[in-house]
Amino acid sequence: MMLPERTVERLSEYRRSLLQCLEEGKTHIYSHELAELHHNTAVQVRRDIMFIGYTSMQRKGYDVRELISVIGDILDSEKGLNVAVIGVGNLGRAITTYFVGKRSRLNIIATFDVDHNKIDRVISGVKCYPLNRLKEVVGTHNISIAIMTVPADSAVEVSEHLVEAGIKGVLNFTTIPLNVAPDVYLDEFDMITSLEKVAYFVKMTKK
Amino acid sequence: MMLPERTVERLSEYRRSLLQCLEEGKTHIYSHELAELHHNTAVQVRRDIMFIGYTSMQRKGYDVRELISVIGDILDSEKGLNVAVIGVGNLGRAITTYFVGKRSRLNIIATFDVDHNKIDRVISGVKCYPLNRLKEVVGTHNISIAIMTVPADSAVEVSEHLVEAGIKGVLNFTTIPLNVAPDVYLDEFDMITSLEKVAYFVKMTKK
DNA sequence: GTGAAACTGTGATTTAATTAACAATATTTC
DNA sequence: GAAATATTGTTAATTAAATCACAGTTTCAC
Repeated sequence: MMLPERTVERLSEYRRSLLQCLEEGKTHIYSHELAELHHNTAVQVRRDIMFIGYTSMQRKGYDVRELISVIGDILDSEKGLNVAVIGVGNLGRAITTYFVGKRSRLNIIATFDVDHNKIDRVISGVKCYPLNRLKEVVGTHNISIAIMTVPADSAVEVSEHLVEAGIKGVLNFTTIPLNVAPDVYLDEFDMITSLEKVAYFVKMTKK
Repeated sequence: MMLPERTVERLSEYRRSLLQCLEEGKTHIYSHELAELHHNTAVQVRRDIMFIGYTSMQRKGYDVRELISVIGDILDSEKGLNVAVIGVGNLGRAITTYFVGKRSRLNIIATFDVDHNKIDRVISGVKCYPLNRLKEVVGTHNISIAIMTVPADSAVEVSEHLVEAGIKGVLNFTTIPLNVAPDVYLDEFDMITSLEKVAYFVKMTKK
């Protein structure tokens, strides 16, 4: 059974708050507390947790450690998944340095670029390969997810190589909407759109 | 009347495709063509366009130039809005260099940081100010939108300063969910969550 | 140990977003 | 110029997501 997208997002967010709680020595947490940390309601939290089949000790709130583990069982792949960043510009570097070491089951293990000055350089312990070795490296390192941060004008071409190389999930940060094979999961994030959306709602609430 | 969030997002995306069309000399476009460029359906496109009250010459598709202008009337503020980037790390730099010059009605006109090595430096024509001058600079330059790319541990504090300084829209790239005053529009984007979501759906479709 | 209070879990309802269905209209074909 | 075709605009139906309402527990106060 596949969870709703929004629920998956929220679970990921809950988990991070929960890890934080653990560090602070908090062993139990109420639905309304978790809700407060994430701009949403206690009912929503309970519903999300219900989806993953976890039940608390009533009246004591959820056991933080247990809940983290249950969310892990849902979200994480048993053996972890390997990730590559395609395009080592400012954004690619930001993402790479940002991620490394943050999630044990989701490792960035390669970056790719066409620029000879970048190839073979190491950023936060991750080596940069030439883009034309994509298929080979994806194969040998068993990479299944790609984060695309290439310039707009090469986005389409690169995405085709990714699919061909056997990538199963793409997180697209370019402003070009991509088309991938139907068995490849695609999530797109467009900064211009996000900013224009904020601008629209700012404009509208001013009135 | 306020448009649905998703519609606003799609309109922003359509506009960019339309601008592209214009460059290529295409004067009219059918709903199904626009749909194809954005992983969605012709009906969805027509509904979105219906929302903004534009009607085409039937059977010829939408007039590209006119549609761009109508979308502009909806999304843009007449005088434009000024934007600041808070936190000049890798991500802040990426966003700044990326945006400058891209949208005429939405200008990044300042960045802020606490690091003395960054203060007074100019990136893509945008000057970096010390964070303690936030309120002053926001006032004098009439900045209404902030893009937050500061480290997680200072996120909450900085967001409070933003609200106090009179910011009306926040685009939060930190992994800390923020609480802002109810009249401030907040959009959050969390890379870890995005990546974990991709990983979840990759894992699930493998099975 | 009884009643009040504090939470959770979930069926029922509501709201938001998408999709289906099709009438209306313009264009082309013959 | 009538019939066939392609496309839009919109009402209605469907689906997905969020919220309400409340019964069921456990705990606490006395």
